[in-house]
Amino acid sequence: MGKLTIRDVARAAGVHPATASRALNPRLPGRISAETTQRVVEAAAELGYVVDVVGRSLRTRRSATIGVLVPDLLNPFYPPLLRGVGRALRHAGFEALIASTDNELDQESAIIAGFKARQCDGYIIASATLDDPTVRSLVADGLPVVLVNRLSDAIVPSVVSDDAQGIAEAVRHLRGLGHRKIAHLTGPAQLSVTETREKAFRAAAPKGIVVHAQTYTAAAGEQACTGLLDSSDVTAILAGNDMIAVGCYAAFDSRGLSCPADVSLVGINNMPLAEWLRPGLTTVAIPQENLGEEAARLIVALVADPAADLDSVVLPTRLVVRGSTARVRRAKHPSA
Amino acid sequence: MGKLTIRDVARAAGVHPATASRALNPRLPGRISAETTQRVVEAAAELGYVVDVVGRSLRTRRSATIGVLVPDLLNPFYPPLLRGVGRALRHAGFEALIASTDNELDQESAIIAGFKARQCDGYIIASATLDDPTVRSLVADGLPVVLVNRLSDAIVPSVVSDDAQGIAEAVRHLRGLGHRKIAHLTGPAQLSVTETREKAFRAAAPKGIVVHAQTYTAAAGEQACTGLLDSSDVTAILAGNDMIAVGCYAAFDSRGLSCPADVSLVGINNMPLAEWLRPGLTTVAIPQENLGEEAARLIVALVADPAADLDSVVLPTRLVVRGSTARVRRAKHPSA
DNA sequence: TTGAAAGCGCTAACAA
DNA sequence: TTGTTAGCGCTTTCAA
Repeated sequence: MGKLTIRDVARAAGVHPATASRALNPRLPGRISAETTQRVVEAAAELGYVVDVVGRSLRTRRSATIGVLVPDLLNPFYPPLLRGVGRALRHAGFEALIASTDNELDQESAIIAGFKARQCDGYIIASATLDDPTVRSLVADGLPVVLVNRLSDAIVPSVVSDDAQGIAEAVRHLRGLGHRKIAHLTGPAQLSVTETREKAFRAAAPKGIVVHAQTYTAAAGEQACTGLLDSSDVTAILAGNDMIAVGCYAAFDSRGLSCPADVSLVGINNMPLAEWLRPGLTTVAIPQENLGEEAARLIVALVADPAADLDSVVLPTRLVVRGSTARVRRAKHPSA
Repeated sequence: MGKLTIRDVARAAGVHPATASRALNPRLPGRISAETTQRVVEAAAELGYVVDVVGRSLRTRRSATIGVLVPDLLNPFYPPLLRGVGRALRHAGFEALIASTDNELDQESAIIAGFKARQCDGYIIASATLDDPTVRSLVADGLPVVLVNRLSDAIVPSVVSDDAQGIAEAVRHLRGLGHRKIAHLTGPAQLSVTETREKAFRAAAPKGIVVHAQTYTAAAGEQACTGLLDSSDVTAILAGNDMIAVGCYAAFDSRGLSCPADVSLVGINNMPLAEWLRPGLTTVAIPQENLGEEAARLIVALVADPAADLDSVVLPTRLVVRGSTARVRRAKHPSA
């Protein structure tokens, strides 16, 4: 069973291949009569013809494929985002090439090279650093790019969450519980989310401590939290994201501290399962799937019209209060 | 800045495009002299040439792209598997088109149509049902397919975990804690994993109850668990996977039951964060990332030689004991 | 070892 | 409205 081509369809419908192509693709130039169109469509359906995107792609320089890059597939924040991206893209006739840098910055350019070789029509990048040469080079090449969650210095349409608002709410929540010694245990400095969150935290808690973990992972969070507990006597921690918060739980455990009795903890993301952590994590919720959907919407619009002047999107956040935050404990009896 | 083609490289190196192509692609027929090769390679590097996979693909009928289909991106079991797949594929020069059916069976054929149009060289399917027309049609078309985690009636190379062994261990563990009334709260019947796990459970606990949830999700697990608690007095539950176990936690909560004091719970998967659930989940660990790596290895081998007779892979499991299992509680005082 | 020519499947531009 | 022609970028014959 040789592969079906447009020629087979054309022959079956008794028309020229170009006519068949136009009939199957109403947006192409050249109106085709209703009867011819119907004959072609029926022949295609009967034969089970599926267009060869490779052939089309070579001709049109369009692949109906979007390259999607996330920094860490193991961070539960990203799967819902990818779900939103995938659904919205497929709805618009696109498929997604998906890859993760696994938090290794130097992976980015290699992955993007693989994407470029496959003629992606556009790129959704969730792994951007503030100073990101790969993003810059995509933009310099005139390729459609949308950033999501993490911004870069390149000026492209983007979709982010209004972290400042949620963080202000989180700090108010902690202060309302009597906490005065609050730390922000956030991620690496070269990311826009880190900057935004740190700035929002400093505005809300001018006297707060800020500590940076190496990456937005539980392991790095645990390490940084252990250091923080060694060097200060905070009663509450705002983690840079929920995975860092998980690392804080681990650090509390090995220190013999109880959350929330000894330390209150707030995360950011409201990732899946945050509700089922031990204890349930109070966290600034970000609409992960919506971020992905909006990013897909923007890249589709940008691919359709690369010159379009698209507004970036900022989605709202909200504080979700669970068991990891509680009223501050009274001053301890001096232990020495 | 027009796109760089093999012609540009050839011109820069002073050779014919075909020669340049051969020089850059040592596996093509026709040896090229070392000096010519070097000249071409240098010219390509200097210009920053990246092969156009679309053009190549049209000629060779190879896209260096693998279609990967999972049933539920929101199940934390799959991201590590995808990570294994993505890494191993990229290592072999392939990229992955990734999509999720979101547990909607009828999505499968539509997604695969999108993959086929893009001329995937092969398919890794993690969403197969026992009787899966989409998988059958891929196989009938002679396309390379590897199944992972879930098997189908189609006979193709596959990668699965040795669930029977882990489940036997889990049931031994529960019996060792004094549990005699044990239920298996598993997923939908049309999946091979459900069948395998149920069979293993029945072998290990002939008197056990078996209940099916509609899907392998927390919501379905909660619903089924509530029904189970209504109709029986089990002291321990082996959940069909960790997400169903999460649903059990929720059902326990709304019943006012405490885990493990009132009911012990064992999951299957050891998904990320299982350790941090409330309480930490005792579970049959499956090497998720290895599953993905092996699947990638098989599909690459199969693409290279579609006639290859590859052995399927079975990876070992092991029980990880955490806080969700405990010695069975003594008989209660009769409450009425 | 290298060059010349042809064609993968499709659709844009032009012609009828 | 439909047909004709050409060519996207690459690699594979075949010929030198």
